[in-house]
Amino acid sequence: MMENNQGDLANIVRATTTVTATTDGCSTPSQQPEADWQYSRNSINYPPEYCGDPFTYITDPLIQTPPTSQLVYNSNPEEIKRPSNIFSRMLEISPNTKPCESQASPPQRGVKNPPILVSNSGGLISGLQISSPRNTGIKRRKSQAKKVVCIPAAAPANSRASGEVVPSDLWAWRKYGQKPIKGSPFPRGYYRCSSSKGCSARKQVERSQTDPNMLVITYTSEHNHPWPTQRNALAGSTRSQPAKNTKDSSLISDHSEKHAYPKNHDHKETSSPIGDNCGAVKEEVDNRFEAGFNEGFSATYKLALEADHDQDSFFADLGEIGDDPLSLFGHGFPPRDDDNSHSDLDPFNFYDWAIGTTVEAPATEAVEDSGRKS
DNA sequence: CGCATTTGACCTGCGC
DNA sequence: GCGCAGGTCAAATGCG
Repeated sequence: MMENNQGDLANIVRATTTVTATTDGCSTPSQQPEADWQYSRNSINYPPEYCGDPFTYITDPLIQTPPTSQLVYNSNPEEIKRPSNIFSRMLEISPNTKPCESQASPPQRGVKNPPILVSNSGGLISGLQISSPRNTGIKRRKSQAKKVVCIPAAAPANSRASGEVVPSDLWAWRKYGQKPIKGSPFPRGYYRCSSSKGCSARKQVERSQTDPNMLVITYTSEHNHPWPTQRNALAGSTRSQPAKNTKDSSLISDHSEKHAYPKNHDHKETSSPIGDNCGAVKEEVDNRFEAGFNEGFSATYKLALEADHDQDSFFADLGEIGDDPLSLFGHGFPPRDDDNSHSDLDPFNFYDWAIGTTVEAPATEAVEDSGRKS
């Protein structure tokens, strides 16, 4: 559904554009002038094949200078240029700081801060482990690499009918469980990547205990597949949250991260402390893990940027977005004049999903997760 | 009909 | 070793 598509991305954008503005981190998101989130036209060079956490390489126009010379993975002329990362505003929780997550869930027994697997320099350390037969892809708890992100959850436009906020990244996620967390009034939702059957990427979504307006999203494991070549490479992911949303649905849930455009890889964890207070993030993320995010967004940005002739309308739309800058993904990228250009520039049909259209799931490689059950 | 979500049960990690 | 709590499974259910 359109609302979902827009809503999902919108949440992310909003989160990234508003959170850092606050000094108290996880506090309620503040409204930022549109100018704040506007990305510069400086682009980041991305490896075309890169996939993983899309947020990784996006630079924050407000806190970073144009990354013209950084994050260059290769000199390939075909590499995708990406605009500054507005998503960087997502707060990363640093082990050394008071992460939103900790706020959401007080230190619990048996649950320690995950090991920092990577350094800011981008060193990669695999945090994945295989444990029980039941959980073949990931070792539970501790040793598992994670990336925690705090984002504002309040986003009526992006909320489900039930009021549930559904932030999304560019991957398709399927909810497979929800559990009440001790010490937290809000349950935690468990999602796994649905873009590929064999993908072990997972994420947990919960509201911050201290600030219900904030969502704490913990990414674990990594995607082992490329971004879907078609918007809906995620079979079934097209369905948005059921209207019913039982019980706690009003709490977290961001399932629906449909429309993800990963690219591939094997991410590992990296860390890059950013935010100061609450906003902090935990780092344990793998650069590549994050790259996936960037990949998807970058494509979108690129499209928007390239459509110079649409720039006016593009920003005009932003005006409409108002307090919901995230919605730019849905409105901000007007389709180009020639449809063909879409396929060239938007292999993932960003335009399509951006406007809420549904795409048929492509024949995905059936990589069955042998690890999991029969 | 196919797929996503819900939800209770089960499994496993971790602290004591 | 025990118990608690987190994490995952899988049947049931609902929606498109």
